[in-house]
Amino acid sequence: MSSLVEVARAAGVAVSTASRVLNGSSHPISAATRARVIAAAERLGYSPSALARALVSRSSRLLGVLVSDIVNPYFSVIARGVDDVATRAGYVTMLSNVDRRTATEINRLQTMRNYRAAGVIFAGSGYVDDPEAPTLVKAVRQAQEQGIHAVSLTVRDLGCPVITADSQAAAYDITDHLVSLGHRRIAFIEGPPGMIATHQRREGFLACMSDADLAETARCIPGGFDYEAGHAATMRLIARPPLPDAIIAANDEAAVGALNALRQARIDVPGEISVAGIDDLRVAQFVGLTTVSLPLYEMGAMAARHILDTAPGADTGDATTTILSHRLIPRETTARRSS
Amino acid sequence: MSSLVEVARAAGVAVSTASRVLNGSSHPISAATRARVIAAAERLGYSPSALARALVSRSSRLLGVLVSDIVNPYFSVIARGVDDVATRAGYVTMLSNVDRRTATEINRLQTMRNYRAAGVIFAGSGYVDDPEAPTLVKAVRQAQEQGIHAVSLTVRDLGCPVITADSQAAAYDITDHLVSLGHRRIAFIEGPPGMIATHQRREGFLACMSDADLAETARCIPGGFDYEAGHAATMRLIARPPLPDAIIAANDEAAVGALNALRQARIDVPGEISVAGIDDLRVAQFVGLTTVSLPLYEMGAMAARHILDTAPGADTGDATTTILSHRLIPRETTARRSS
DNA sequence: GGTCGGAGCTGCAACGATTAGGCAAACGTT
DNA sequence: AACGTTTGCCTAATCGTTGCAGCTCCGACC
Repeated sequence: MSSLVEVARAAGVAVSTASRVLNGSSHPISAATRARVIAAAERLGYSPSALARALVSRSSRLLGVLVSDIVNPYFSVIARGVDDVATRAGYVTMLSNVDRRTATEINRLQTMRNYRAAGVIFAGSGYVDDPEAPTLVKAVRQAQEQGIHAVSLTVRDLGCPVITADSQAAAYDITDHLVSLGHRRIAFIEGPPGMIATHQRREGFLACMSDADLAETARCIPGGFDYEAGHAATMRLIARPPLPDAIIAANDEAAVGALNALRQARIDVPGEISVAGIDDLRVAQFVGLTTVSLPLYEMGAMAARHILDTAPGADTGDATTTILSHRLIPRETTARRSS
Repeated sequence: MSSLVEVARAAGVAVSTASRVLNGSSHPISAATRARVIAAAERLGYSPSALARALVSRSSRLLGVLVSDIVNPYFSVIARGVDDVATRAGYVTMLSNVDRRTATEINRLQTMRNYRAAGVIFAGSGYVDDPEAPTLVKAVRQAQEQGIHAVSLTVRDLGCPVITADSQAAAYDITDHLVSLGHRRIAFIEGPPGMIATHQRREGFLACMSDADLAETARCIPGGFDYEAGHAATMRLIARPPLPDAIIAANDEAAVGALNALRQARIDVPGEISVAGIDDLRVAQFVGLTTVSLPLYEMGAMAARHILDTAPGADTGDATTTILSHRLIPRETTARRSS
């Protein structure tokens, strides 16, 4: 109900005239007609169909973002960056949670393709040696050929531009910070097995330890990106002495888990041991966690901007990788250690 | 590119045949033709236009959710509930951040109306005596007349069904818990001024205090829903002795702020003072905060289900209010007090 | 006074998909 | 050979919007 046709009829004008009034074309319209159309639209509660408009204009003004889990603050900050840019440009954000499953990612990408999204932003990290990766890459290519932009927010071979922070450098920097504070035996709690992000952060840690000639005292233990994993990993660390000088968790949430495990074991932080994370989520501020701030909001915002600014037909510039800078945030969970 | 027409041409069949193959009509199709069409669709990377389909089927399979800020875990949990149900039903979630601004809320509602969303979920709380409320209510009514369902997740006079937790009862219950632990002088850190949610939670607190004959020792101080507000309010509390026996913050994040202010002032929790929050966000678990668990995920999920299950034309059942139950979660920031 | 030009409006095709009805082959059966 | 059934074609309409081509006035200019 209340289509343009009805507005036109109510105003006693042709459909095309109503159309031109309601979205200001350059075509001249008399003030009287204009007023009549506007009044009719108002009276009927006219709502222009973005669907029909999208069909003819070949632009849906829809923007897709694929996150692992929007409840995870890492992703919600990204989503916020995306949505702010999208909204300001008159676009609407389509959100999908893919729970780190490549198959779901493929499925949701296809769906967003069906909606003729202007672009799709991949916020989640991929897996090393993912058997489904080729299928995803193919789906991305098909979408691109159709004029749908794809942007990945993590280093990942999707055949699309990457806008990201340097996870590896972030891990390197936080490690370097601990080293420069005098820590020697540093343990690294890894992310979930198989993820590219896990790999990168561990490599950053190991590279720094190696550069500092501390490769022997570097210790990597399996963990995860959540509180429970950080907690459990730290418990294991405590159970098998000697305790390291410092613990770096693969992300902030795991670091908070580590912090709590240490507190429960009555091990003083940062007196006996320093703890650091990566991401600088809001919770890091709450618990005074030393961490590395990743430009998550900017990543989302810039990805959205890239999609909206690049002409639909234009070359997506497949190979480009943009690295946004991170920043060390020293707080209270790390302290200098006199060796 | 790659419309149904092209698939049909590539397969050497009529468009209607291709259509029937690709979305299984009752019309009989030979296996050979079917295979040929599917192969052609596959080869061309055919992606059925959800836009065109929505236009003719009069169902966009789009579901809108309006949150204040997706970064706020309160809302991201709701959004997750919505998206899970939507995705399972083959719908796509449209997300918008409205930053607690009614004007933006109206604007985004109109936009989702333009996209012919099956429904729009209002997750944010409104304001008391909001001058823009009537405009919003009118917009909601127009949307409903158009067959778009609206659901509010907070008690709010939008003229649409409400699916919510009883904020006031939650506040009452957490207060009662503290009272039953022996606390007498309890301070309540309020939410942001003017919000309906703020009002409800304060009323719950006051009602319980009154019921316990503790109205005189009840103390309400202005605060907010964020860490900084909780921190600042607690600082003010500390600056003006006597310190209460317990602090209840309007939500968990403010409670964490309170916790940190107390720690900085070297006031032992729960030894000298108990602290509690409301919401049971993930951070509450991290810091061992006693709180009330609100069924946020279920609210989102149930709202989405309501929208998808109710026939587009059917009566929305405007007046109904569904209350989902909350649950007290005692943790380590509250303790019995011998008086 | 005829033509030009522009203002102001109309009508039509197109976007991509769905659906229904009518019809025509091809095929097997009797 | 007559018959029914299967299978697929074609045509037309529909959804709501847009943009283009064209039409009709009317005043102005030479």
